[in-house]
Amino acid sequence: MTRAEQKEQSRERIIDAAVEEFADQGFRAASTRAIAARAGVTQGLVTYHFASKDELWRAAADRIFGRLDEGTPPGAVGSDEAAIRAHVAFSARHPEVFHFMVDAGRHDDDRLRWLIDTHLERRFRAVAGSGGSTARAAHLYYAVVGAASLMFAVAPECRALTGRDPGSDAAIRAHADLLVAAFASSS
Amino acid sequence: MTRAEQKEQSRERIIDAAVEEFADQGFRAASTRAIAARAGVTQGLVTYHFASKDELWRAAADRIFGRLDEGTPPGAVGSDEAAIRAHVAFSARHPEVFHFMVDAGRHDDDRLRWLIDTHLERRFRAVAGSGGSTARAAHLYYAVVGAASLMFAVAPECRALTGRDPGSDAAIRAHADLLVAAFASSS
DNA sequence: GTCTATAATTAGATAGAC
DNA sequence: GTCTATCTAATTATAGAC
Repeated sequence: MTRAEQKEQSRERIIDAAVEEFADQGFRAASTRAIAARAGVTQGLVTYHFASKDELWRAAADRIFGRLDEGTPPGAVGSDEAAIRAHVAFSARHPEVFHFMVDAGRHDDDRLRWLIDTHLERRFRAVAGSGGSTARAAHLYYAVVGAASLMFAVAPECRALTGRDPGSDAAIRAHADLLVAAFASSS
Repeated sequence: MTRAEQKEQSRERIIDAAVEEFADQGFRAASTRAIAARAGVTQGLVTYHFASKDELWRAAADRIFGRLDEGTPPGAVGSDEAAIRAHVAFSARHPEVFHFMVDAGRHDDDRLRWLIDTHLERRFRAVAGSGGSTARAAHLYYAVVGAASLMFAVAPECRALTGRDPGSDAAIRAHADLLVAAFASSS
């Protein structure tokens, strides 16, 4: 492997580790040392590749939205059955997306503004633009995303509290069935 | 005011400040100094009233569940219309509950176990015991809570992204209407 | 490019003045 | 009861060896 390839691989591993750590701990509680440990490098190398914790967070956000766009194309969050099933399946496999978004969305700061300008507005426009009022689209968007994601986002709690494993195929299917019955337009 | 009353008032103010700080920042990122500042006391007084950050967190959890039991009686999360409306209204006024629970529910640690044993199991049994399978109750519980809470939990994002203020009476009513149409049993 | 060492800040917890 | 001062540990960011 060439030196350039090694560098790129280190950078990639750091970003993947950052996604996990930011989602697990939230921005403030996440530490660059823990990210470095997850990636199998030293903390010095993290600050070599990313000048600041904020810059690393933005790289992690880009990676997260790459996964999101791949799993649930923009505009796919709505009352369409296939879209709902896709979103439930994605939420179950990628609970880190929900954690990352809730962590960013609760404080009106520079990170939220950057996230909206860079990723969120583009996705929301695709949902809101498909007919109906913006207000109704907003309510439907947060209701479907919240209903689809919470059980998987607090999977440890769900397991210990209800005895049901949200990661199982049966649970994912049952959750999708429930949401389709609740939100799918019966056209 | 007597000395004992002063002590009690300080203690109460610290707990209220802790609820806000833990909900805003999550357990790890929350600092006892920030909690002291919110309460208008010094950090030394916080550690006088509560021997550790963990003990303060449990006092904050007790306060949060007091509010929750008051606003949405155990067993009220289900497919009953009045219960759904009550839960939406409560989530809008108390987004700190959702943040506190998501923060605690994602890691299987001592805090989560304490929360389940002390508060969550009691509430979940009231939901699951009202007929139907435990599995179905679990799916419905997380779907309704997630759908009811997310918009208010990320209110800053919702405002900046959609232009809609989730705190307004109109938004709360519209959100409740959507959830009733989605989840209320049409018996 | 990657590491080690360290500076400056902040954390939770403790000790002691009043 | 409440505050100030301080200890130890952990944080981000920087500097420099190799």
